Amino acid sequence: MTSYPIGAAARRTGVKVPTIRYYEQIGLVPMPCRTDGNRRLYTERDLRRLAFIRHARELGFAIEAIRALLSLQDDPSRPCGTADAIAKARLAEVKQRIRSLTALKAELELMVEGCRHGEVAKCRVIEVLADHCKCANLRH
Amino acid sequence: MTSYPIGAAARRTGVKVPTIRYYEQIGLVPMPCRTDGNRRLYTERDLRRLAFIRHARELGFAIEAIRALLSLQDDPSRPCGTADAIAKARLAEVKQRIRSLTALKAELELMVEGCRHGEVAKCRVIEVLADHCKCANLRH
DNA sequence: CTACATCCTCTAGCGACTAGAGGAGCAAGC
DNA sequence: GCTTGCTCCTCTAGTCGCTAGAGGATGTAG
Repeated sequence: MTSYPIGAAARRTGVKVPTIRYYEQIGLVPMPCRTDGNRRLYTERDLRRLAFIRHARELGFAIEAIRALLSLQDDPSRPCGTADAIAKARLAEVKQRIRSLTALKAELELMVEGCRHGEVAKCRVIEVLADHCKCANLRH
Repeated sequence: MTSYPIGAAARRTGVKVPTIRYYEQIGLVPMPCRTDGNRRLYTERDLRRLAFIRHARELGFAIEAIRALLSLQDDPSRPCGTADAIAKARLAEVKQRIRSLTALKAELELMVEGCRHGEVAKCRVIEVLADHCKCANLRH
């Protein structure tokens, strides 16, 4: 069976070497077997697990959520309601984040557009920061 | 001149007490004068500075960016190009973040919609996480 | 004079890595 | 066999922006 040292595993999964070691340390990936010279050797299965983690991290799932998703994956006969709930929770977070960033974007655009590139004393950017009431959107 | 102990300053600016002390520690706000009993006393000017910081943090500016903005504010005769550049950089970050979160949202929606609420073995959520190629958007 | 709130300093923790020190293992060329 | 240079090992400490808690001092109201 083919096996990979940590550098090759990193290249193949896109997870950096120190990050793989970190995941092992926190128990997110199992401790792989080692060579006589004490080097880690990863199997294809290990690589799939790392790729799964990487993909989930890219989608912004927290490590603890990923831990739950991985334990579900390890037991495929269980109902997938939990996985669904985790994904839905993440989706709700993302939607909320987009909303607040969009409001923020509007505020920043007003600041930047209002700037007449003169002195700081008349700078709209500084002015708005100093006085919340000058915000278009007073909710924050 | 009116002055405020740290709790009152916190209530008036919306910056929490430990956060104010933290800002002092990192030199973002000056060390205020103290009472005989060694308690901090903030002036109106201090409160304005704290409110400025709070507002900037709400808009997502990094502490170092705020440090730069504050030093500009302290010297109002300087040209405001730097302030403008900082705000523009932040705006670009926010726009980029919105773009990537929007792509992410689409991906999550596909995952969640595709889930038929059966077993984990057939769960679209787990499946997509395990296999990047099943993503609609392959850029990430 | 006693509660109780507020304040003080100091240290440690969060999440998810990242950087760097100091050393060992390993493969290829000479 | 020997050197070069890459990869790997462990360990500690740092990143950002706070937040929590210990353990004690001060201030105020009844």
